[in-house]
Amino acid sequence: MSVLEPSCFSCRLSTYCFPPGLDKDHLYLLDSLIDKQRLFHKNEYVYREKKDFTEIFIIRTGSVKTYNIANNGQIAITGFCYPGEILGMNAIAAKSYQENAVALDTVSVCALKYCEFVKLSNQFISFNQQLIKLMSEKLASQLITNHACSAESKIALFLLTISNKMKNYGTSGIDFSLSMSRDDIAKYLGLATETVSRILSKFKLRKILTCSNKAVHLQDILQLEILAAEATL
Amino acid sequence: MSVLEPSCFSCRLSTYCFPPGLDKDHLYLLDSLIDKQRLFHKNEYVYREKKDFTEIFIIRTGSVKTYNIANNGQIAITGFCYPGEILGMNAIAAKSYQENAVALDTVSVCALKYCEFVKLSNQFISFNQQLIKLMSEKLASQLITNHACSAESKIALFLLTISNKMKNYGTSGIDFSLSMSRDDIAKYLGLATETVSRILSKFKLRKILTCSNKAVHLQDILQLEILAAEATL
DNA sequence: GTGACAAGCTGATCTAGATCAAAGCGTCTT
DNA sequence: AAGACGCTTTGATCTAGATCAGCTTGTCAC
Repeated sequence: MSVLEPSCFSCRLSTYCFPPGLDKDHLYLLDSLIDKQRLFHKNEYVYREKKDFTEIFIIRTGSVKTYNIANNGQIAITGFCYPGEILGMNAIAAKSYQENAVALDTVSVCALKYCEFVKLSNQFISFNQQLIKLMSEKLASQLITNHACSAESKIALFLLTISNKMKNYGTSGIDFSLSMSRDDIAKYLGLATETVSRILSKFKLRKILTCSNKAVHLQDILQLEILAAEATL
Repeated sequence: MSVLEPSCFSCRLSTYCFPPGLDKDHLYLLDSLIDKQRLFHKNEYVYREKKDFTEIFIIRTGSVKTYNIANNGQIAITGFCYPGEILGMNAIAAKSYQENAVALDTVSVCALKYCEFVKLSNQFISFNQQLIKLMSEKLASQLITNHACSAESKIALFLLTISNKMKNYGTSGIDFSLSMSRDDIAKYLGLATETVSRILSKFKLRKILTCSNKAVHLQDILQLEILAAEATL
């Protein structure tokens, strides 16, 4: 088994994803079903809105942004996904993907054919139970609202969220790369690109972080948390 | 069987909820499990944040608001739920409720003990399949982001969304009652209470709607849709 | 390495919507 | 029926962040 084809058993993401809900035998069945060879380069689409839903994707490395295009052509970024996160669960009911998912850097994913998954889950209850758990987690994580708070708080919370996502899969969460553009961040938080840039500069001045374009280093996480508290949820 | 204890078979909400995914025998099992007698008066809590998750609730009549309280005491309203909508699915993974749910008027709900539901779903695959479908729908409906758009667009979209929810269970969607306060709307949309009030007044002037406090009558839905398009998603 | 285009930064100005303030209504209590 | 409290509305003012504009830096193709 090559480096590019690890098993679910040795996967460093096995505390997220499906393994926690499955015993060894069942995990073996799932493992044999998953295509772990799928690679996307920057700007390639993992899937597109309205296309037939066929697969659920679990991000292994890299990051993905999801977005929708409004009638008037405006782009609304709906999320950024990191290793361990699952894409496509909101497509099950409609049987079509509900958003566009684009690689922000080199991304490797596990692809799980949903119809095959259903076949397995017809035999073994634990597959559906684990999917339900994962969907519930996702629902809980999306409680964030159009909460009124300052742009500073939004960006502080955004940075902490990314930091935590990085921590989840082994890095320190102090140094990381912002794989999305300032414009993406703006379109995600409902701000102007200039505001994002300005506030990052302000944070640099205040010694809250250092950043040179993509590379970020958090210096004063406590201060970020204080700022983010205003935005809480 | 009394008016207060209708069966899932005769329920006017049976096109949402669980019935669409279940055949007659299974629906009969589910029906026997559901407590349809649960009534809440205005300002009573259906459940509270962090309390043990025991039941999923399906709203039969009335409306419910869900909210969280931030560390700094600020209230963030996360949603308004109407008949046919399901509350508590985001609590399954954490085994505790993730938000506060309060009745906005007189509310009757169906209560489904989740541990009983799990027992049934251990025997019959279709229960979990339908739950997965319902959760997927919920995930898809929550794609809304912190999209930057005018307060007018936000409120136009909000009114249309409420209107559609009313339509779903049989009314015209033209005349309805805004059961939540202006302040609730503001805290949901991330606006000031005064702004909500002002924009509703503006809509009155422009003959888009009439409203006397709670009672709303939509006059020019097309215009609302044009305004809402800017907010799309 | 060089040119060109995209992304990012910073300054100046403008405005939508927040905030502050006060008056009008509705509804509940006694 | 009267008082009171909370919700809503409207007006005046202020400000955070959008918009506009110009410049700098980074990245990619050749």
